[in-house]
Amino acid sequence: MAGPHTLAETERQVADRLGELTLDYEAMAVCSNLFRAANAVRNHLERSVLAPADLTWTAFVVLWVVWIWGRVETRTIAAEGGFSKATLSGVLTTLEGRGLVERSRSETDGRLVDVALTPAGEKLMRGLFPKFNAEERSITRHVEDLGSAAAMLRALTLATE
Amino acid sequence: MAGPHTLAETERQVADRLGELTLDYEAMAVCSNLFRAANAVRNHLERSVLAPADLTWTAFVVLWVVWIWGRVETRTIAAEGGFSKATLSGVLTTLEGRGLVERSRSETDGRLVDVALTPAGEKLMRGLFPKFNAEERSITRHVEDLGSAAAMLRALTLATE
DNA sequence: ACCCGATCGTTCGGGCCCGAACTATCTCCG
DNA sequence: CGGAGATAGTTCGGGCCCGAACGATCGGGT
Repeated sequence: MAGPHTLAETERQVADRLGELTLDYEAMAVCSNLFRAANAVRNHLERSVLAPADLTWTAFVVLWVVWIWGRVETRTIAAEGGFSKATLSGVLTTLEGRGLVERSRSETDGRLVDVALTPAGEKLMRGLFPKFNAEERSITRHVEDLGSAAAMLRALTLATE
Repeated sequence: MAGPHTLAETERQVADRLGELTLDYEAMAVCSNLFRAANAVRNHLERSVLAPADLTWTAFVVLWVVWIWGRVETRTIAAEGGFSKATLSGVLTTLEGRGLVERSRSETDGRLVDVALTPAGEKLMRGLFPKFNAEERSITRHVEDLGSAAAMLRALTLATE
């Protein structure tokens, strides 16, 4: 997934192109590697764990949120998963069609829709998540300080708000 | 973009659901925050810098790679950008239709296609990238050690190969 | 000279993704 | 009680995204 060029080569090229402008190469390197890493890890997990279960990445995230938090409102899933409610609506329709989740209108607020896992959805997640976590463990095995790594990533997320 | 629940709350919920299984919560936290951060940063950059220029994220990445490396082969762009050649083919068609890039068949190898920026594409990137980098700088302003952050992300990328 | 396997880019089908527009519902306030 | 504004989820259109299948091209071996 990493390109054939090293970071140093890339920076040299950028300096050639924008030598007359002041750039923050360290910030560029962090952002560039952030997307490279997220993309690589996502693709890896999709191919190794999700594809055999016929699940897309977003579908898995939705199932995960609903699984962990039980009956949840649609808006919570979207916020927790980091995608728009328009996207979620389509994914929920797909998952509902496969019998993995159930939609139900809230009894206290007619605008809200609650989502819950079906027994089939629960069974799927119970079998799938240990495999997923095992891959996560493998992927992060060379990271020295997992705690500070997570903190750094949280700082990036906060900085966008 | 960060969900309404804290990481500690999430871990407690997961422990309730999978208490009988051994999980690596630190690895889970790193992966979870990786996608949260990448998603948040990407959405932020799309809205603040790319949308005004009517560019999608992937289109910008393609333009960036071609801009930095000059005339490049299609396969290089896909590898460098981290997406499939099928995706690239469609994005290149879009960019070519807008007059920002040009495709040309390689003279030495009939299978390869070279891509280069048009003058309009070059002008666009020259004006856009400083704004993009300024946002990158702002986003990473609270990260203490940018060098080790980039190294950590590279380690994640390498671990997927 | 010719085949065989590898490689490249494109196309196709299905699914995700977002902003904008829309409908339904709730809440607040007079 | 009733309207105004806010909020929730869906729909729509356009674009990205991937794996698989495909035709074209190259290179090595005979």
